[in-house]
Amino acid sequence: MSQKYADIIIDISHEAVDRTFQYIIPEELKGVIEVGMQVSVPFGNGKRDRRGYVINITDKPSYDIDKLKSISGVPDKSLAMEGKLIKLAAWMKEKYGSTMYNALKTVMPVKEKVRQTTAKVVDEEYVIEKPPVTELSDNQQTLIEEFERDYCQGQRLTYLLHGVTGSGKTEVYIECIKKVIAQGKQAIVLVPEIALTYQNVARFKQHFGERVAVINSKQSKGEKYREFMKASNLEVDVVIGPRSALFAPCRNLGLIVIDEEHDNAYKSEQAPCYHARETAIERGRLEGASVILGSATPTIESYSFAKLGTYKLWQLTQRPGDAKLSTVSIVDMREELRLGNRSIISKELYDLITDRLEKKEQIMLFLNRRGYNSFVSCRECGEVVKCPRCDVSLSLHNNGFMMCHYCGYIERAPKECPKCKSKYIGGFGTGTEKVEEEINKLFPQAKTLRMDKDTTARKGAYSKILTDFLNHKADILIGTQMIVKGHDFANVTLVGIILADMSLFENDYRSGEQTFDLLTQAAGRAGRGDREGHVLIQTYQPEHYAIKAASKHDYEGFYNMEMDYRRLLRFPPVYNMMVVLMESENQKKLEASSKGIYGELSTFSKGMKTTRAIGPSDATISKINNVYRRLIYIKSGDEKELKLVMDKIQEYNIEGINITMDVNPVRMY
DNA sequence: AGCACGCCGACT
DNA sequence: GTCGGCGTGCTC
Repeated sequence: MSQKYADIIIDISHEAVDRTFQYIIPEELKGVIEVGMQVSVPFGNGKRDRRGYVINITDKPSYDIDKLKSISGVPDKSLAMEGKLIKLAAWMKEKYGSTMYNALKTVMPVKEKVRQTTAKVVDEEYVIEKPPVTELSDNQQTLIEEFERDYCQGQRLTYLLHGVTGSGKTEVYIECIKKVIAQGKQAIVLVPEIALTYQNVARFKQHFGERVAVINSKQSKGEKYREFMKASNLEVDVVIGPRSALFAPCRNLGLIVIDEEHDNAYKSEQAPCYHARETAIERGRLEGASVILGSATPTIESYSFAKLGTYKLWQLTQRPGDAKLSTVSIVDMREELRLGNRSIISKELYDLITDRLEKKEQIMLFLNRRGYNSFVSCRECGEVVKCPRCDVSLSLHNNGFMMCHYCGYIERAPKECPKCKSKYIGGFGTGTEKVEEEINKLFPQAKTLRMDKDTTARKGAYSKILTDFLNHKADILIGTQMIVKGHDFANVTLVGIILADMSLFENDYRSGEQTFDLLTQAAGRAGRGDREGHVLIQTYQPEHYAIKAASKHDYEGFYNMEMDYRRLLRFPPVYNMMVVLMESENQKKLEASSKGIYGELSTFSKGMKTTRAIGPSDATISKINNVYRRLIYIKSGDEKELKLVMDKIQEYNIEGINITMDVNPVRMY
């Protein structure tokens, strides 16, 4: 056997060393080293060995052979990775502007010892009565047959399944997966973490038995590894899990399903800030797999691709059986105020709650803000009490403490204004705690449950609250976002949205889309049983197109309005928008550097046709945990131009300043 | 990222 | 004379 050489990426996340280095594979490691393995190697003058990934093995050295060092060993955590996943990592590096090492790290399974643990994969106490097995509708049947036809003809496509809540998207996924398994292939199903409940997993196990691997974030690395290995060893046909399950090392991948494709959790928050949808499509392309995206409220981006014909558009318009879409009414809270009602509960909502309580039906009240009051301010001088570490106001909770929802800082609410010593200082705005208090006051006979980050912090609390509500131990469930995501309660016939205003999502260009999604999802919670549901939306902007369209269940109308707006202002998906986040503890230095960087990027992009730098400006939250944050936006109509700017940004290496990039972000910075 | 090499100020 | 500052540049 001739001498072999390995191209290796070193574990240093820095532009200057983010390339391969070649090493000799020593005699004793021949036959052990494989592409994709983690190895340890001597590097530079460092005393300790460094980790690296083998990304290629060759017979001929491509560097001065006398300067080559040898691989020193293989740590026991090492594991061979599919060559295809390396290609996927390379694509992620290019697309999202990270280092190759970080891209490899997100894609690579890490071998860990499997600890014996009593932790359940899902909270099994969250038991629900079985969804009766229903026949597939003609509509569902048509889609499944179309998929089978395409698949058997060797067509690997991306499908966008647009189906209203309760229209039976999951049945379509399951039947399509069966078709793929019949061809000897495997499937990956991505679901938002919050939907990874016992009932949903049970539904898959009902069809695929033990040949399902389940990934979730509560698992130890060892458990996750064990599940991943089942995919690699072909012990399972289906892998189900959140975002990271996309990298399950399936050897025979045939289909990737992304349920609730609009969910923001599909975007990674750390570099590479990849989007699981885009990355799934790329993995599908590399490995010859089809992709099914499903949502009741597809992202503007996916829907526009479907309209262009890039994705196949599938519509499921009917709820099976007699289930009807709920009635939606809008209450103008300005009018309510004019009529002298200063409560957070409108007259109409009050009447509807009274009616449902009499009928022994259940109610969900949704508000996008936890806490009691949103901020504490002085009526004399206008002072707002802020977190000393973050640039946000503190939220007042009814235990008399103020809390920072960004860093967890807690402080006792002041009796007098810290600035002007006035006694007229108090809480403004509304949070879930205050809604609960108000409801208890107005309906003392009703039992309430509250579900938000504060009440679900304890392990198991989340499923306990849901189970209690399901078993009708409470009449009214009050909560934040988390109550609207995919839980079915047959006895809920009223959903009240306490405040549906755009401002809840701040000034993000996606605020209209976020609001529409949330209202539609919330509306889908009402009337899942045989009784018709009612959704009541309270708002100060009843004329806003997102609210109007949601109330009419009019996705298409919303899409057209929203797309016009995105076109006009050149927001995604029309243009790419990248955030360059610059962070530092040194405010002065950050200010100067961000100006400098902006100047350079501005000059750099001057010759480009469609690319512009905007900024620099303070981030919306200009300080978190004493780290200052500034932003530059890059808008570009051309991926190649954007790539050039990204490469330029990667070259920056300013001491004390951390720079991160996020292409088409889904969150506020 | 580390670590070494390199070329100018205040120390035994 | 030489110890040591951290600017610049390389790492298979």
